[in-house]
Amino acid sequence: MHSGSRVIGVHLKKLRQRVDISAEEERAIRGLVSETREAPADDVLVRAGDQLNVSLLLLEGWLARAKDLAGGERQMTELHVAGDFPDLHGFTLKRLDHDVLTLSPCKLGVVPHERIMELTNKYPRLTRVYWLMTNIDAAIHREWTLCLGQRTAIARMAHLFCELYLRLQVVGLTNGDSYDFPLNQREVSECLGLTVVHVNRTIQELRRRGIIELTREKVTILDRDALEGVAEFDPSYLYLDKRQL
Amino acid sequence: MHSGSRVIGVHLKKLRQRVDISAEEERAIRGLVSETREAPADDVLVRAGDQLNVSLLLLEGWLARAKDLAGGERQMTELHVAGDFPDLHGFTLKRLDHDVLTLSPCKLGVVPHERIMELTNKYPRLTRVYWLMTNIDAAIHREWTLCLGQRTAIARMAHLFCELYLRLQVVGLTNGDSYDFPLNQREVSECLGLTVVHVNRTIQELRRRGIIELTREKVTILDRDALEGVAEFDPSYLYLDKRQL
DNA sequence: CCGCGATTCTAACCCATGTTACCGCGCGCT
DNA sequence: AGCGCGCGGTAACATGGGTTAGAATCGCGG
Repeated sequence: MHSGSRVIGVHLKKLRQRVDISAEEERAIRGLVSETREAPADDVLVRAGDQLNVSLLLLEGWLARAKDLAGGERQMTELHVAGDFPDLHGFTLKRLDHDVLTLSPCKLGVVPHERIMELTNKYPRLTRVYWLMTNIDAAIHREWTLCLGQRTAIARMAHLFCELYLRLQVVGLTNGDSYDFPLNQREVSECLGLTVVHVNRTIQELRRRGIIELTREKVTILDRDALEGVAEFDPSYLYLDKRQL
Repeated sequence: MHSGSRVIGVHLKKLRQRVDISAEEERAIRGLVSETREAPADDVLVRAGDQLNVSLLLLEGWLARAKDLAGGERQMTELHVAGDFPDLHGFTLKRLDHDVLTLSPCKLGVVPHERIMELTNKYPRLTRVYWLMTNIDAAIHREWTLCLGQRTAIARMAHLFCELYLRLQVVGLTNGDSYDFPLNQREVSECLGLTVVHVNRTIQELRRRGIIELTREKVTILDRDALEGVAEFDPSYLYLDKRQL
């Protein structure tokens, strides 16, 4: 058995939410991971500009993609949870325009680009599946662009909690209306394009309205309708329905 | 000769900026377009949620991808110029999470999804090439996210003019330091996440500093160093270099 | 169980950008 | 020619979120 194949199930679960995967295709996917590795929290896994010849499959933990300005301002462009392939796009791009950072201790599957190359030569349908997955990441980018350009602070924050709830639910990482949430307020501010001070004010407001509970490391949604209402949340950009490829 | 093959050259030019395309591959690409059509300015070509079975190749003119909130606020998530494939991602997604709008009169190549399907079955390398192109669009989304989250109004605007200059240059649509620019100030405001009033103030400021000239329908960059400096512009996210696929 | 850095939380003040309201020009329509 | 209106441009005022500074609390290493 390939190393990491016990935990790769979460990745298959994510794929199977959107498309059917046959037994043969599953075998090909399990064969992608050459080894697994662990990384501590606050580690830079990939730096913008590095030449890449592997991509990383996130098996456990949380990652972020981040872009920095010269003055030190940082913007997260996407968060990643177990099952995600956070730098699959590096296979075609050959280098990234952003860093990939751990937000918690992580377990990772290492996928050499030669193996993705073989897969794209042998399995046109799986190539379309992985193309789809990067296109869904792009859809998430667009929704974040909409958040940053047009939503208020409280709507952006509510939207983030809605998005993460659904993405975690797909891979079985929600617990009723709660999920583990390892970001501190500074990291949240870097997702939402706000200052830490204002993130704190905004959390207080969501608490005051009885919409969420946020303890260290865990979010609980107390009033989902209110949360989705504040966010103007429409999950269709996550493409959680099945399709033919 | 397939209809539209005279003007499809601009698309090949864009691809060949990033990868080599053989004569056989060029033939396959030219065979994608089943017909060409024209559209007037301010037309909705694709509406979010529509089931899609064709994608559109932009041969002439300008398009935008736009997402709206219930209150009518609109955010553009990307601009498209000749040579772009603005809804290629619809091939795997089957519907879009955003509208596609014309910003000027346009000429379009219609590409049935069956033809892309055949292409992905026959030409694994071309599949990787088109996968690359959608990944570059995602990189542009990330840069816009950074703009909206962390850059000031003047930096966002300067950044937009820098990005468009390079993208137009690739397809031969710049003229010295100028290029045609059909957006009005409201449309610019929808790209930058600002109000029209503030877009106007910001244009005045770029003019006052002698950085750009903006007449109806045309931008001229008067001081490129200053423009790129204000924007903190780094073109690497456009992946304009050649790579092996 | 003490000390100390990291993090959360708060308060006071500030400013970049939003809001509202209006003018004037150019262009297409009749 | 005259009318209407989309668009660029401005001014006066409002505000959401930024800035600065610090107190309170957490959690971990010794």
